[in-house]
Amino acid sequence: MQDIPVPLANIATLNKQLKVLANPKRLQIIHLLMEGVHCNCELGDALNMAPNLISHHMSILRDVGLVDVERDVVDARWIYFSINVSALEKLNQAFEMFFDPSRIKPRRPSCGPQGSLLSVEEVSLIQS
Amino acid sequence: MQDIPVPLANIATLNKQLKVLANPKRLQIIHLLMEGVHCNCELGDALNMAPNLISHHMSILRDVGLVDVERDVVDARWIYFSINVSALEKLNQAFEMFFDPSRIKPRRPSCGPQGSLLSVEEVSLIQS
DNA sequence: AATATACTTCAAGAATTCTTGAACTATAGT
DNA sequence: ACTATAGTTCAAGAATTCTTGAAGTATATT
Repeated sequence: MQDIPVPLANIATLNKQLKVLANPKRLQIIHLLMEGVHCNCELGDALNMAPNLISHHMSILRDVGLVDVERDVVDARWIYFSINVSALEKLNQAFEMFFDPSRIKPRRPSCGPQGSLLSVEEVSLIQS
Repeated sequence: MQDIPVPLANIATLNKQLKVLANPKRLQIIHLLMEGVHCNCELGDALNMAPNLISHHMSILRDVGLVDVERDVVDARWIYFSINVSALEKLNQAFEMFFDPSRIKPRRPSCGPQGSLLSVEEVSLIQS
C-alpha cells in the first residue's frame, strides 16, 4: 500500500499528451505505425488524406516525442516515420498511474449534511 | 504471443474517451474525485471555478459513464460526484491495449527504395 | 406561501483546433 | 541546368470546444 503522488505539474503534462492523442486521424496514424514503419505517402493512401495534412499531424506527434523520423539512405526524398518505443512506454506508465482504479479513496465530502454517506442507522437517528 | 486485435470501431470509441479526458479542468476534477466523493461546491472551491462550469464538465464526464451522481439522503439539494470504478478499469484496459509498446511490429514500407531498411551490405551493393 | 440554497441549462462570445489550397524546400533523375 | 518527386510550411476559413452570464429547477427552510 504505497502512496503514489500525482502532482499538479504532471496533470499539465498529461493534458498535453492527451490533447495530442484525442484526434481520430492521429490515433489511426499511431495504429498504422504500431504495425510498422510508414512513409508519408503510405499513410496518406491508407487514411485518404492529403500529404500536407499527414505532415501536419506528424509534426504534432513529433513535438511530443511519440514519433521518430529518418530519411532513406538510398533516396533521401523518402522519409520514414516510426513510433518512439520509450516515449510510448512512458505514456503507457503515466496513464496507468493516473487512471489507476486502486487510487480511488472513499471520503466524506467537507460540505453538505453528508447524509448519503452515513450508515442507515445514523440516517434514521438524524431523521427521528 | 497472442494477437490482440484493435478494430477501427474501437479507435472511434477511444477517441471519444480521450477527447473527454484531454482537458486540464476535467483532469483536475478526476484527480479530486480519485481522492474521494466531492459535491459541486467543493470542486468549485478547489479549482476556483463557477458552479455552472463544474456542472458542464460533470455532464461531459457523466455522458461517458466515468462519473456517478447521487443525491444526499438527508438534504437532496446536495449532489455527490464519484468515479465509476468499472468504467475507469475499462478505460485503463483500453489504453493499455491500444498503446501497448509490445504491439509495435517492424515492417518494410511498401513505397520508396526502402534503402534505410536494408542491411549495410545490401546498401553498399546498390550504391556500387 | 415566500425565500434561500445547491445545482443545471441555455445562449452567445472567445479561444482553440482542424482542414484546405497554394507556395516552398530538398533531393533525385535526365 | 531543368524537371520531377516526396514532403513541409504558411495563411485563411471551417469546425469544434471552452467560458461567461443570465435564467431556470428542485429541494429545503421559515
